[in-house]
Amino acid sequence: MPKPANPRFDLQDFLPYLLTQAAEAASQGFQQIYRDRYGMTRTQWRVMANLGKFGAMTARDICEISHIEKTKVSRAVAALERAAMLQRSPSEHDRRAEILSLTENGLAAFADLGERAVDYDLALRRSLRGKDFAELNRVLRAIMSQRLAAMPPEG
Amino acid sequence: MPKPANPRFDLQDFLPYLLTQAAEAASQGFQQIYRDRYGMTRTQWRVMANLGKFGAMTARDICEISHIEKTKVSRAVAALERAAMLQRSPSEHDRRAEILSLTENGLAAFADLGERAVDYDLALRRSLRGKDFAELNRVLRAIMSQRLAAMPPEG
DNA sequence: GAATTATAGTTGCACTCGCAACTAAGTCAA
DNA sequence: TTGACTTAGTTGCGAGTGCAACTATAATTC
Repeated sequence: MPKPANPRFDLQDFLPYLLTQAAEAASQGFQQIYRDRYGMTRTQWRVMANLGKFGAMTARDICEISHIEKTKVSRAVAALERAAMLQRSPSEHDRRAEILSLTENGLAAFADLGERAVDYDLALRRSLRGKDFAELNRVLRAIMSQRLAAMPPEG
Repeated sequence: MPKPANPRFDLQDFLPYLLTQAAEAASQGFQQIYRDRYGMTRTQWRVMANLGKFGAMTARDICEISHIEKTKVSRAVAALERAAMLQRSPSEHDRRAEILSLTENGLAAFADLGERAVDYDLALRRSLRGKDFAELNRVLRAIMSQRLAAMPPEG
């Protein structure tokens, strides 16, 4: 069988691949926590985290802050509501919109998961002792902020 | 509505979140390329990349190298075969296994996408000029190599 | 060498996702 | 104040995924 087809390309150095793998590895352990303890998906966790951190707001606000698709937010909100962790109240200014907020249940879950997230993040970073995290964070943020719409070779 | 629930936790500094967002942003543009040009999914692209880079091997080998679930590999292989980009031949030593390899079609697609991947990666890194990529790669690889099975707070 | 156990790979099912289409409500302009 | 357009949020549908169960072959053990 033919061996090397494209000597220039190496998946192991391909930044999207590296990032995706690193993200999966880093997320896996925490995912187990919110899944096992509360039966939540990642989207639900992220919606909860935003509501917990920033307080009540509309689904649209969550979309803007978190860059999650509105359909994902819609379903996550419905699921959190079914689980009695989130409540809706009508907006006074716009009858299309609903103000979302965490219930006591939801706040308790967020307090719990927030603590665990802090611990988890600390353990993760500690396990990578000696790395330059300030630089890492800067680079990751720079990458996140890109909207790489089929970026041309010339960047 | 209540505002701050957990002052210690900030999603914006949570490493799994940063990595996931960065990975999505970095992958999006290239995903469009293999999707629009060949109708491929990410898993199919990754299977192809491994076969293209390392030559013929079994599905099991691909699983080990790439850490993709065997069912994902199985379906990606089936899809690539349907698209005439991959062929199977029986293993001589083990009648359960099949040796997978790219067809001429598949090799051509890999050559094309490999070139584009190199360009894309270059453009992506160039757009982040001034960052320490050696350090970034080291950190990402360190994170990837972790198997963080619900890691305890003490790391 | 028959029974057990492990392995390569596939399939069924339930679930999440992305996209397009939809409903309902708000906005704007003549 | 009617009509065109925009926006908040939901739903249907096709597709990818994870997990468990399955088939077929290999390896092991008594």
